[in-house]
Amino acid sequence: MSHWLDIVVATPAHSSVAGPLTYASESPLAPGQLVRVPLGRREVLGVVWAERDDAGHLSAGQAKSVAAVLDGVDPLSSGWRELIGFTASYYQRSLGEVALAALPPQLRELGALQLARRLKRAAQAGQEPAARPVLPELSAQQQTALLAFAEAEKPALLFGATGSGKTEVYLRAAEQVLDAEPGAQVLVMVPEINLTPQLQSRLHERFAHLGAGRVVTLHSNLTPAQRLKAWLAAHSGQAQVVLGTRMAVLASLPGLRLIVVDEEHDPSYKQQEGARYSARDLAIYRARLESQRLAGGTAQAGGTAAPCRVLLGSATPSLESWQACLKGRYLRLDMPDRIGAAQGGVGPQVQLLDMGLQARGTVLAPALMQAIAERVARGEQSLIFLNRRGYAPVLACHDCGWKSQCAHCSAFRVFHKLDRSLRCHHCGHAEPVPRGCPDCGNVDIAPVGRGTEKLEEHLSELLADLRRPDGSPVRVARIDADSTRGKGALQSQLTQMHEGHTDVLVGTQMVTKGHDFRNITLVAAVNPDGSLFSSDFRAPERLFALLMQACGRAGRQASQGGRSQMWVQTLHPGHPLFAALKRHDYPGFAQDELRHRQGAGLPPFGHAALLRAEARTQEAAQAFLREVAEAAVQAGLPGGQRVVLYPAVPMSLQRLANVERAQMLLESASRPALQQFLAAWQPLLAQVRAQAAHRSLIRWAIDVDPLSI
DNA sequence: AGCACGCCGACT
DNA sequence: GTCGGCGTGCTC
Repeated sequence: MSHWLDIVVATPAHSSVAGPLTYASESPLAPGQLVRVPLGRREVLGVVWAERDDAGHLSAGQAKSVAAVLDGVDPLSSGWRELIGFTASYYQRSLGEVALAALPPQLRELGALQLARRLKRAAQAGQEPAARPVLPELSAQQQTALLAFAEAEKPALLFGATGSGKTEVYLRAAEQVLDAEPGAQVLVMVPEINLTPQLQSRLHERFAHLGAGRVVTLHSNLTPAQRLKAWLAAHSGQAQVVLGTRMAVLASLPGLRLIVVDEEHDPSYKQQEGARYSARDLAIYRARLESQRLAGGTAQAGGTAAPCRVLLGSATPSLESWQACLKGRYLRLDMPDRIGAAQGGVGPQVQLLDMGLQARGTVLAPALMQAIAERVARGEQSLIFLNRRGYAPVLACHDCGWKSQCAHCSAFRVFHKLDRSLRCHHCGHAEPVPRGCPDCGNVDIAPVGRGTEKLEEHLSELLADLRRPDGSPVRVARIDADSTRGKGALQSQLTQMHEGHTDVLVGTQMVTKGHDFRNITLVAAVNPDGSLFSSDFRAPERLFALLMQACGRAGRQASQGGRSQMWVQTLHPGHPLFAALKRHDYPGFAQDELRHRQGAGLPPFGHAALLRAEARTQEAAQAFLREVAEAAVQAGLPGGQRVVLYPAVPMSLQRLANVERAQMLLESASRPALQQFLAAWQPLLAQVRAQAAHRSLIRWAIDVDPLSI
């Protein structure tokens, strides 16, 4: 007798096969079971989603049979399937796309037999018991935070200054959860794995006593085999501590009891392609889901399992989290003091430099140069931050006005002096610098503006005559995506810095993240003004976080706290953002910003989605957007009265790699209304797409809760 | 998304 | 005479 099954396979959101497909099987299969099924001419990985009574709309012959069952892997839990279902529907993607993207890619390639072999090998890993490590003593504020966290039930936001010891709080919270229940699992999320080798080793040390293989990392830089291994360890429950990037929030974790989201404000938690989910938001949702399921399950069993908790951490929380704390939906845990600092010890002193008062064309104000020189003479280090790599952002001809426009993008190609190339940072297109102006032949083409390469060169020249305390010459170094291309290059440059070989470090925002430099007493932001009046409503929030983070790099060693300085060069010294920075006052900044957001109906007070379209011409992209907006009005979609559709406009980077991009903003005060509208809109979008008039459209996509609009 | 089929230019 | 460009269409 045949059984009918709904099976989810990797089909894209808008194809005609977006939902689960119906297959036949000789034996009954549990929902969540991994299978291999025929699809077209190939055989693909699928997940059994549900059993069904009949073949539905298919005639008996149309349904194919399941080809193989991967029975070495336990079925994925209903909780995991529910999480995937929510993610797919909330972010307007197909179930298959989300489900299969959440599984390790190698699972898709491996047959049942190969997998069985792999599993056998993994099971042989031994368990070496280790002694529990000696724990560091907790500060008073760490103890208070931990107690409050243990007693609460809602999500918690650990609002802790740089150096206040947030990591130790994460570790203790994890430990409590793991001690309370044998099979418990903890997920620790970080924005980027390559920036956190310290956290990785701390987790391994701290939880070595659990036995080998209990701590795993899960991120997209792993080799396929490593990723499969880590995923299986998490899925089987063997791994009890999973450290991962945003993708880890969708991993199968049957014993999940705690999710830590470190640097929860970081924009890299939002996936920027495919299913554009926010791992931070999903962490909140997942914990609630797991808690509900646990509560339901124990009601029958009569036990008292702890629910699944979330601990967000940041020195500059997202405004969403801050607002949730103000409203009492999250619990705020404050840790204002740096470890070892005097009570109420403040961060570095912030110096604002009014660039309007400097000579025209000044790169670094004399007062700042003076301060850097003093640091060098004392043997202390400085960190100079400029968010623009390359030598100069544009190359221009002063005779005819030619500029180094990229041939494929609406952007300028950046001049890189080291290899004398013009490179587009968007499409990657690179060419050697022309000998003369391509338009008029003038050989006098010159760089305009400055990037990290030029800043490094400039600083080396200005400081050339200076000597360090030991009489040796000054060393200026640079860290950005270009200088750290090779494997291990970043690590070796950081080591140079740590060991004191570098006096002045120039870098992009890469250098502001996570690295624990001990001897830096000066941090300077050379030109952060770009974000002040940006059309992107989140730009000030990002700038504030960046500058606070940069601040955190200065004077981490308590003895130097007193003379650490953060310099900011700006044309707008009176801007409230800088006033708040000067006071190290995130709450004040958040209050201003939230008031502004509320007035404008922006998140977290309103909800937004973007419909993006790509075509060979801007007109074709916009025409599609206009047509689907019109179709929505005509159809009177549910939720439509509460959703505002804005006119189609070119995206801020209008042309990328010869593709024209346009977008349409949707706003609503009601999240459910927006959701309802988007779900009903999807079929119309596919319909319009299929019309002959819109053949030239390359693709469209919906971005729910976009980072910038 | 894959992976087919299908109809037009530069190579052995 | 073939190899191969990517347009359009289907996958239970």
